[in-house]
Amino acid sequence: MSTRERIVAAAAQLYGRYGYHGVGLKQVAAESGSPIGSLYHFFPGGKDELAAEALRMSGRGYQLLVEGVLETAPDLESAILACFAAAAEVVEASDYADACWIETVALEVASSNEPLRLVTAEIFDSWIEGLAGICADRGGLPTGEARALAIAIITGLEGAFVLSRGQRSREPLLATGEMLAAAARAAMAASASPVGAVSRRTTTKGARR
Amino acid sequence: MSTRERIVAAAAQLYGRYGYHGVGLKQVAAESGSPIGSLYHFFPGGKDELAAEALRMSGRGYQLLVEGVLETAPDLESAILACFAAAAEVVEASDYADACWIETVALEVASSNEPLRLVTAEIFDSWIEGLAGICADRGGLPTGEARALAIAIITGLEGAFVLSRGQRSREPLLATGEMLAAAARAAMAASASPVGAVSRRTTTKGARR
DNA sequence: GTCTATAAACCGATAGAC
DNA sequence: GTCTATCGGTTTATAGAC
Repeated sequence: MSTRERIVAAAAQLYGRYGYHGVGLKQVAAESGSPIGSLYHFFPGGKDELAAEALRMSGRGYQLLVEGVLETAPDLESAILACFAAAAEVVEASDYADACWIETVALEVASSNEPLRLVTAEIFDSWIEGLAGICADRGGLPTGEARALAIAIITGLEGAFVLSRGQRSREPLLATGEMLAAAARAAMAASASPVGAVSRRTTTKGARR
Repeated sequence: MSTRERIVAAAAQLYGRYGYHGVGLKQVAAESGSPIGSLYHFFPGGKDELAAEALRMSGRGYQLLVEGVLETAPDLESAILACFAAAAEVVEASDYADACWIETVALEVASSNEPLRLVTAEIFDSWIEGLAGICADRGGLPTGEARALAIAIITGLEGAFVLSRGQRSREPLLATGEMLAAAARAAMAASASPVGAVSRRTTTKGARR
């Protein structure tokens, strides 16, 4: 692994555990085994440029991870359950230190660092589009419903990571996965019987932006 | 409002917008209109003690707010929709600056500040117990299902706040609310017809801790 | 209780030798 | 590309006058 790659990897791990403002560049340099001068050699823009690169790298990684699990399971409902169960195992295995750190930095920069906020917004957009496609394909859902389910899966994962790390428990991830699997089942049932049915169908049509 | 109360209120607002490590005590003192000496007079434990008090105060406030909305609506399903819709309005009204800041600090301290992590864990516990009671009462759900739904509502709100602030959009909150309302409807239907029914019932029994 | 001054450590960033 | 030394600013926290 090159020096540059080691710096980005160290930044991703440290920002994930302690937050963007909780980690200094000297700490990133030390953890990556390189002097502070090398850090500024590869990232002349300093802390912001390094964080932007680390965010984009990790954002792609998380997306591939989740999409891989969702596409492996036999059906959409069990895919959602598998996704949250797998996340619970990974988080517990790190002793509740490593979950998805994009959200930590996203919250820290949302109101104070517009360039980095835009980076997180693009990552979320990419996640939503990717998952919506999978939900539409595998669940046979119309575009609007597929997008809403994709968003709910992402927000459910992110929110469950918060409670899971705070409480040092897998329960938030398992309970959220269970409820979202039920929501997916209901959406698929409603989509399969488009006419009568008991359940009314609501969409977020026009709510975007 | 007393000096002490002004300090706690200023800390809550600033930590919420910029994070725990993103705000200095001098900034809190300045925002509250009091000198740094008064801050240490009321909070000899320094930054941690101030944050613990602000967290507990805001934690109670958010709980009362959500429970109030959930208990006002005519039924559990529309209560969930109303809750997420109201949250979307509030967040948008603050120009996506103020949502629920407990999660921001919870993520920052989860792996670095055990006393504060415990404070956030207790807040989450209190939220879960409060909402689970409401879900059980208003939805007629068995204990395990009510608890899982309560957790999913909380994780859904928290996760949607992340995407909403990052993307500066109400959509994540509205889409998540729509899916959780569907999940609640499905859980209530399954609970009403306890014998046959199409849907299998899964619980997180034994998964706690 | 209120307020100022300051200590000691750390921050992001830069300069410049090698 | 690598590495050290350092600048100016900010951090948490304390001391002490009023």
